[in-house]
Amino acid sequence: MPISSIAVDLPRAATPAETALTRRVDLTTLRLFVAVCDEQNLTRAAQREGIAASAVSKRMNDFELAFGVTLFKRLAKGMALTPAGETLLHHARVTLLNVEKIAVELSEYSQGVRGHVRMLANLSAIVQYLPEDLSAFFGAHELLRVDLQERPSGQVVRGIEEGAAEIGICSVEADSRALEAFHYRYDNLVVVMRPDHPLAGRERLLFTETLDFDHIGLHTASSIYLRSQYAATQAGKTMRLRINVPGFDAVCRMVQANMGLGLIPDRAFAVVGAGMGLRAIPLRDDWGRRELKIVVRDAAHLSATGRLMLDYLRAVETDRVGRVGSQRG
Amino acid sequence: MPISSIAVDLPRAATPAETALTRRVDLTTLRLFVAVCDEQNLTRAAQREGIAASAVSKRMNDFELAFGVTLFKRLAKGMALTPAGETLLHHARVTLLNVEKIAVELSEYSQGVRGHVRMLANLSAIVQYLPEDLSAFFGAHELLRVDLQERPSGQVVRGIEEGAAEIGICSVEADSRALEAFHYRYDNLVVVMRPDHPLAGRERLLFTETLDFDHIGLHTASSIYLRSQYAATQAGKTMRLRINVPGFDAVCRMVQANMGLGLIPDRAFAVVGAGMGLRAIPLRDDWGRRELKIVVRDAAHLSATGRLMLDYLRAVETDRVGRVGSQRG
DNA sequence: CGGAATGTTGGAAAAAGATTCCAACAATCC
DNA sequence: GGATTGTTGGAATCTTTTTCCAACATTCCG
Repeated sequence: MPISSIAVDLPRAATPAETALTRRVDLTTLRLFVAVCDEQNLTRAAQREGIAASAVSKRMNDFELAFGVTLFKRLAKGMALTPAGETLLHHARVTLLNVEKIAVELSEYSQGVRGHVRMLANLSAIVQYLPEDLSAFFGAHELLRVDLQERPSGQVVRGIEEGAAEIGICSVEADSRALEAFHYRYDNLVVVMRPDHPLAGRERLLFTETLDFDHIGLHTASSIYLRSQYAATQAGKTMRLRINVPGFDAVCRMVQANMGLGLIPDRAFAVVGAGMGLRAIPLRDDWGRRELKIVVRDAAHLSATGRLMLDYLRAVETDRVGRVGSQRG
Repeated sequence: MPISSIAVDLPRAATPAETALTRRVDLTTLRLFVAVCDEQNLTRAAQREGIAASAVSKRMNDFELAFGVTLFKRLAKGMALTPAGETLLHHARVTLLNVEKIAVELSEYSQGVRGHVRMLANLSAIVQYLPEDLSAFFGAHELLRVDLQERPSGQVVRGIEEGAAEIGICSVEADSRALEAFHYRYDNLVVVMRPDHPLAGRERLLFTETLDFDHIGLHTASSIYLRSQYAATQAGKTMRLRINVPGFDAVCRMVQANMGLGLIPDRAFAVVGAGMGLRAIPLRDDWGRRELKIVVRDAAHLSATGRLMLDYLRAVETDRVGRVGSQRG
C-alpha cells in the first residue's frame, strides 16, 4: 500500500475558515487554559493567574464556542479534559514555551547581546571540536550567542533544510542535497584499548585486524557504529559486540573495565580518555579518516551573525592545524 | 573542556522579569511583525492585514519599548531587520505555525473527529508495517486521527521522552532508557519450502540465493512482498513469481503443493505452517531480521486515543498471524 | 434530609486596550 | 524644490476584557 494513502494528518495549509479561527486564539487564553488543566480546577487556576474566576470561565466558554468543541468535561469535582482538550493542551504548552523563548532571547538583546545564531551539529563535532572553536569564537565576540543542538548527521541536514537552524555540522557522508556545504574538520578514528591488550604494541591497525576481539559499540544510530558494522560485513565477518553505550566517555570507561576495544575519534580520545591510562591506535582504513562538513541553506543570505560564524568555522582548522581548508560541495 | 562550560544558550527557566515580559507578547503583534518583515514595509503590511498603518506602527514601537530592543533599522526605503529582529522573526514564525495547527486540529474536532494521537516511527516501521496497521486501525476507528512523523530510532526515543509524541516505534536496538517498551513486530522472515527443495539443507539463506527459484508471492500490497521486490531490484534481479496469494496459510499450502518458495514471518510459520511437514529457513539479510518495539513514556497515563492505539499495535501482530493473516497477509 | 461548602456561570458596570483618522514629519525621487 | 513614499504621534472612538456580585449545581457530611 502506498504511504500516501494512509489516512494520516499530513501537514496541510489552513483553509480560509481555519485562518479566520487562527485569530481567535490568543496567548492569554492559552495560558489560562494550561493553568486550568494543571489545577483541574477553574477557581484555583484563576487564583494562580491573579484574575477573577468568572473571567477565566468566560474565556474558556468563548473559546469552546468559537471553535465548536468541548475542551472539558465539567465534572462535579473540577474539570477533566476531553480528547480535543488534550490536543489543545499539547499545542498550547509548546506555543507558550516558544513565547517564553522569545522573551528570554529578546531580553538578552536588551542586555547588550548583539546577535544569535542557531546551530545543529552531530555528536562528533560537539564533543571534539565545537567546545574549543565556540569558546574561541566567544572570546572574539563576547556579545554573540549560539543556540546549539545535537542531532545525528541526517537530522542536521533536515533541520537546516527546514530552517530550524542556520548552520549545521555533520558527517561528509550525509547527503546534503541542495544545501551549500563547506569543509569543517577531518576526524581520525582510533582504536582504544588497555595497554595489556594483544594489539597494544601496534603503530597502526586495519579494522579487520580488530575483528577477532571483543568490541564496545557506540549507540546504534551513530555513524561510527554503522560504518564499522558495514566494514565488518564487507570483510565477511561480524563484530563481536559486548555492549552498546551512548557516549565517547562511556566507551573509554568500558575499555578501562576490560570489556573490549573501542572505536572513537582521536580528538574525542584526547578530551575524554586523557589520564585513563589507555592506548589509542590510529585506524589505517580510509573510512577511518572521516570528515565533518558545514552545511547552510544559502550562504549569501545568512544573518550577519551566521555569516560571522560560518567564516570563523571555515577558517579555524587552517588557522589551528595549518591544513588547506574549504571547498564547496 | 567539559561541554557544559561552553558559553552556549542552554535551555534555562525564565527569570521573573522574563515571565512578566512573556505577557507582553501577543499573537496579533507577532502576526503583524511577520507581515512587516515579509513586506519590508509597514504600510503594505498594514494593508495586507486590513488595519491602519499607524496601529501597526504603534504595536511595533510598543513592543520594542517593552523589551528594550530595536527590531528594525528604519531606512528611508522601508524597514530592515536588526539581529534582534531576525531572532524574533524566527520564533514568531514557528509560534504562528503552531497556532495554525491548533486551529486546524480543533476544527477537525468540530467536524466530528474524536481523538488524536501523535506518533514517531523509524523508516522501517513506516514503510513496512504502519501502512497496513494504521489503515486497519482507521477502519475500526474512523473518527480518530494520527499525526505521524519519521525519525531515526534514537530520535524517536528522544521525542517520546520530551513529550513531542505519545507513541514511538523504533528498532529494539535503540536504548529506550526510562521509557516503557513493548514488542511491536518481529521482522524475522523465513523462507518456507518442501524438504525436497534444493535449498532445504541450508541453515540460513541470503535472499538473493533464493532468486533462482520460483516464489509464491503474498498479496501485492503486503509489506513483505514490497520489501522483497525491493531487495530483488537492489540485487539487479527479479522475483520469479508463480502466484500471489492472500495469506500466510495460503502461502504454506502453495509451498506444500510444490509451487515454489514462500517468504513469511517466522511467527506466522509457527502458527500456520505447523504440522505441514515444511522447512523454514531464516533469512540472513538484515532486513529479514529486525525487531521493532513500541515506546511510551507511561502507558498508564496515555490519552484515551493513545491507549487505544497502543493496545491495537500490541495486539496486531498476533491477530494478523492467527486470524487476520489469513485474509490480508 | 438539609445546610454548608465548593466550584462554575451569567450579567451589568467599569476599566483597559486597541483602532481609526488625520496631521506632522523625514527622506528620497526626478 | 515640490511631489512622493513611508513612518510616527495624538485625541477620540470603539472594542474587548475584567471585575464584582449573584445565581446555580453538586457534593459532603452531620
